[in-house]
Amino acid sequence: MDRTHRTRSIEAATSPGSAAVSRRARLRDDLEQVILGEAERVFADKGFDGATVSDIAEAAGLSKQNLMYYFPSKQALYERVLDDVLDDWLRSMNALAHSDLPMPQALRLYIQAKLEFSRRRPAGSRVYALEVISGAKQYAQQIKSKVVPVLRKDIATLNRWMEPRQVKVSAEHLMFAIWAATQSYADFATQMQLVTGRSSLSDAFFAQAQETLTQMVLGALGSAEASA
Amino acid sequence: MDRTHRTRSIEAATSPGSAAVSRRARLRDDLEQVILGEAERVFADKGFDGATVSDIAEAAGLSKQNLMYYFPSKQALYERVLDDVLDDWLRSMNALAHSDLPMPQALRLYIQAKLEFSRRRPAGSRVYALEVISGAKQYAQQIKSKVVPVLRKDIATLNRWMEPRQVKVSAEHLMFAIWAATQSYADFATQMQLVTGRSSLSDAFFAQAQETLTQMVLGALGSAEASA
DNA sequence: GTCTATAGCCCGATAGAC
DNA sequence: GTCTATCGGGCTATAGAC
Repeated sequence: MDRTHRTRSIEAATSPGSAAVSRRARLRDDLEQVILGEAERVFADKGFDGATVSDIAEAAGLSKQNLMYYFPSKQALYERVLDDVLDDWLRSMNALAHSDLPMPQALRLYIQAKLEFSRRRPAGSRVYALEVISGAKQYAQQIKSKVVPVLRKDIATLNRWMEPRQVKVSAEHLMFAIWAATQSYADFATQMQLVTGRSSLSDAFFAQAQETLTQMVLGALGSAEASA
Repeated sequence: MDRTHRTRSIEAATSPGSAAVSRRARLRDDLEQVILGEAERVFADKGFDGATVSDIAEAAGLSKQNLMYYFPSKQALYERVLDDVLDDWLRSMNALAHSDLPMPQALRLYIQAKLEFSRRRPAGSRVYALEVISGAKQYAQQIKSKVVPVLRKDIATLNRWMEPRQVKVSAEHLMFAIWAATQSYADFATQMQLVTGRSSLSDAFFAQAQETLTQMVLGALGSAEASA
């Protein structure tokens, strides 16, 4: 994903050609990453409107005025967070459409990748979920151009596998269920912790999640027995 | 659910015993319902912090000062919305634990009820989801006391059915998947509409959702063949 | 690049006339 | 119960000294 939202003008302003440039650029990049990381957490916790620039700045260890030297506006910072999360997600997912494995195995890995993303980047997942649930008013265009085509292709691929086998469940809804279930291990972690009584979610917990969800998907395809 | 958050003091102030009382009380109740309905929509669209009292008042057709005559604070209004949604949800769900049907049939009805709730009250579902995803900072206590016990019981019931049959998937994660998938038809409706290209979700769409999800659950239990 | 100061705005909530 | 008026506060964003 491109970095359109970055403050290019300021980068261009750092005197080019001097020996100090790369070092300064490095520091700037590091600081940007710190800010983006904290922004992701704060936006996930409080939503776009609930989060304040001060909150994020304090978490990143600088003043809000200083933060706004690196990012031109709260809105731009928010979009960068969403861009980075979406970018990471698209890179992490091995699309069903581009896999040359047999379908049950491809689905198994698909579920694993999505589940691992929820675990590795829960705050990012939650920021994305908050945006979509609230109607994606700020981000609908990006979703339409970057997410929807990938998902449509995956559904079509799954459908092409299912049809000759006369599987009668819907490929579309099967994919919806996979997204929803895997996503929920980031989004609803709070509620899961309350139900299980655990304060954090362990390796074993996620392994069970993966196993159960895989059995559900393969079970619906009528090949549960082939997956033990 | 009780109505602790209602402005009892004002109700008590309406001169009791007169013929006009019931009519006035009726109007008040109606107006309260209008406000609550609009509040649910606005909170779902913008979150607690993004929503303003003015937004809700305008949607309900009164001034914000007038709205705050009926609800003492934005916070109280928000909690009433969540209370009402949770109340409705608990009444709508025929808990697995209290069903005397055979398990596959009980699960089928459970999925149907949850799916119907997502369809009937999408805004309420989304307000609840936004609250949980953001860490349920305002509502954790209510979830702990009213939601978690029900879900724990359902998981235990399902587990008691699974164990003698040596089903090796996890009852806990099976239930998590059911909640997540059914909930997503309210929460991620926007994204689903973008993927399917439809502007609204039809009867047939929900029927397919129900069928597919049921097959997934029963398939994981190894009784897919018993469900046609 | 990092400060202080502040503009400009909108918010939730209250007071009080009618 | 419904108005007008307003207070006090927090917010994003900008200006300008250093």
